[in-house]
Amino acid sequence: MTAQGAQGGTFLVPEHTDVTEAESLHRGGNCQDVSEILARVGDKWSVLIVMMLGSGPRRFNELKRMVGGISQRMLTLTLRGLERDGLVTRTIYPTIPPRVDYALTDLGHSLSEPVKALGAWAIENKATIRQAREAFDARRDEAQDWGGRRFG
Amino acid sequence: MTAQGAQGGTFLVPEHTDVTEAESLHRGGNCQDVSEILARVGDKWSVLIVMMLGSGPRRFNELKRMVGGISQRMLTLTLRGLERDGLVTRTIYPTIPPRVDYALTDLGHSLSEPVKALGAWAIENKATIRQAREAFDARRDEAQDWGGRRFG
DNA sequence: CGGGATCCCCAATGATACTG
DNA sequence: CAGTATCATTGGGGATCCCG
Repeated sequence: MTAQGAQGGTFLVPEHTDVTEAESLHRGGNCQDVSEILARVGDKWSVLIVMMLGSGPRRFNELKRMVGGISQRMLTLTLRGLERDGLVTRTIYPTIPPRVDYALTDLGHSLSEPVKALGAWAIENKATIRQAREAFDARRDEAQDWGGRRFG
Repeated sequence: MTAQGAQGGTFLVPEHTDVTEAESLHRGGNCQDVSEILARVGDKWSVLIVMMLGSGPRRFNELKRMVGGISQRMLTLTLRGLERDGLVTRTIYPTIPPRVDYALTDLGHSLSEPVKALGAWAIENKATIRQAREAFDARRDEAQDWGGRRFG
């Protein structure tokens, strides 16, 4: 599909149903299936925590401090979710005071690879994105000026 | 995390506070900064749309059909957000009926790489995760049984 | 220290209708 | 077709208290 002119009307969409998943990923087919998993992965907190745990096991409050800005509730819920998905293990040391260590499973580590790549991208392009946003917003404000000024 | 058994009392946690950001990324330091960017990336719809656009420019309703399940409102908002961040371009063809093409910018393409890696991981481990979830839930239900049964 | 239970609120998202 | 505007919903997520 290269030579698509401006054919305004309806166009045919091939029944993109039974493609193999492996292929559909790279071609942009029915990615709805992935969204379910990506929802977990894409979750703001999950990603951060997986990144944190990439460097080794951490304790609850240790994670809380590292993430910064997460409530204990969300930390608990997120860790539970990750545990449920088999991405982290929860090890309880029945000491006093109690101690709980969270660590990535093998699956978790395998996830941390693409996640770290994403994190690296984020850091690498942080400035660029910020600039793009400011430029976009500036353009928008400008546009509002026109609308606001009754061409006086 | 090999030795240290259950050493009951208080124990020392090294003051892991003043790491540099560059180092913190790979080691799991204070990644809060990244979360802002990751929030956009991690957004369910954004990720899917970036994946869709990875295979070339798409029209509005084309994307809507491909994503499947997204409301036109969310599609508009998501695309605006991506445009604002300099990840996609919006090209209007003043034809009748109107036509708008969305395409990844260079920045968008650079993002699509790690995103595709993540998608690949998601597909690859979809089954494993589903199993882990079922196992976890089964364990939880089991536990609830104990609570329910008054040790008959 | 780790975390369950509760209350509460607002931002994210969907549904619907209208416009160019 | 591509979007904007409005309304209704809901559940994500913070604050707080309490327990083992």
